[in-house]
Amino acid sequence: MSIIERKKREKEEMRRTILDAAKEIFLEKGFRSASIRNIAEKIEYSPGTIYLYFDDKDAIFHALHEDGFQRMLAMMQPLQHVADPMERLVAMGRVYMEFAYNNKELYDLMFIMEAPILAEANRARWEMGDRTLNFLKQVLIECQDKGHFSGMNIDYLSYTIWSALHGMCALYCRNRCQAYEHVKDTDLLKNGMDYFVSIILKA
Amino acid sequence: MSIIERKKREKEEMRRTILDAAKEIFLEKGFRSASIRNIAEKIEYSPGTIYLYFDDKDAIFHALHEDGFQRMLAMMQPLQHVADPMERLVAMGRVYMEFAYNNKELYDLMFIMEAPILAEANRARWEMGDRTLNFLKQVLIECQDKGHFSGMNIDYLSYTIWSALHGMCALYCRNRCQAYEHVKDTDLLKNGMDYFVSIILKA
DNA sequence: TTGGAAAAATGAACAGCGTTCATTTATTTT
DNA sequence: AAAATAAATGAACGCTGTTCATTTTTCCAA
Repeated sequence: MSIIERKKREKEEMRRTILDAAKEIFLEKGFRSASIRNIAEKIEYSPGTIYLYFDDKDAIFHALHEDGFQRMLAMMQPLQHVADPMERLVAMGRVYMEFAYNNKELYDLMFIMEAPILAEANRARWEMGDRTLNFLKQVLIECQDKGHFSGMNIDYLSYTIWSALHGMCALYCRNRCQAYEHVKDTDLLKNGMDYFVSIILKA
Repeated sequence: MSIIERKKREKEEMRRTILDAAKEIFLEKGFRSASIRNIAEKIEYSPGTIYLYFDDKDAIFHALHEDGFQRMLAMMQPLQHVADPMERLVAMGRVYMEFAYNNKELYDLMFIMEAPILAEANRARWEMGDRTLNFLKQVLIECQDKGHFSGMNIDYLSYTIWSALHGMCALYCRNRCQAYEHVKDTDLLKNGMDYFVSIILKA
């Protein structure tokens, strides 16, 4: 009940208010429109105030990218109950792509934009990436226990699989699927995924 | 020898001068520093002059991204002599990754940044992507003629393969390989490529 | 060769950006 | 109530892409 405690809570509330405003503008009107001034206006504070709660704009979007990972991991959670690791691996892949498709801007922020990486405390690391990747690695280890991917290095294997999915999502996010003039994005994503799964299952 | 002809040539020369300056700044100091003002200063003209030769900044970088594709295709050219299509496919993949690694910024511009896509004449298409993709599709058709990838749709198959490579390159370009704290980027790229090749060869 | 038309280049101006900081306002403590 | 601390402000700095009235240069005909 101490004042210092309330202050701390208020500080956190204000951070959350800023983040919510930033997220809303970002998701609605894109990164460009999510300027400090626009965020400040939305929460009815002056631009300078934002800097009392975040180091810079990158820090705001680093926090938002963390939210994204939390949301993504929440979608993965139910899959922990899938017994067969290969089945779980495939299910995770589909959820991953589903997330990218249904949260295009957020996926872009998490895996493509530079802002969140520039705001990493330790500039040579990527905390959220590391933690999320461990989920994939764990599943792959279980797959190996069942005789799949035998003899393969987990780092390289996970990178190969992650890249295949990210590639499809990234081409989608950055409008490179337009290279296929007469194929719908959704068809590319869906069938690309199916093809990769069937390829992986044969390996 | 007509004056109108000289004018046309001079116009083209000026465009080239602008592009060279833009490219130099872009490759040396990044997209952010490649501002219209900086480009203008480098070629000793006023900022307004640039707009007499290009519609906007995006148009400049669209032209540069075309240069990138020309360069990439030039690196692929020698591979036309590889007789076996599967062997050629793999060789092309390695050249693709080599290009991305040795021309990080340029690859980023070609396959990740928004600028060149925003400047497409027909906003729903991607000319250079389409043309380049046809090379891949051609090889895949030849592979199918030899019995590989039988029954698979060329669009979906090419997308799957392209995505796998792009995914690795994109994660590298946008510093997401930092998710692997103790693995070097080059090792990820090299081994990721090898793994994917071995997976594809088994399919 | 000169005068007028056409083309090319200019650079100030506009509206925006991230960020800083002296100043003001609000809150807490003495 | 006064002093000390904390929070918020908003003008200012130096950038950005882009536009456009004005100036300069080039061209062609008289």
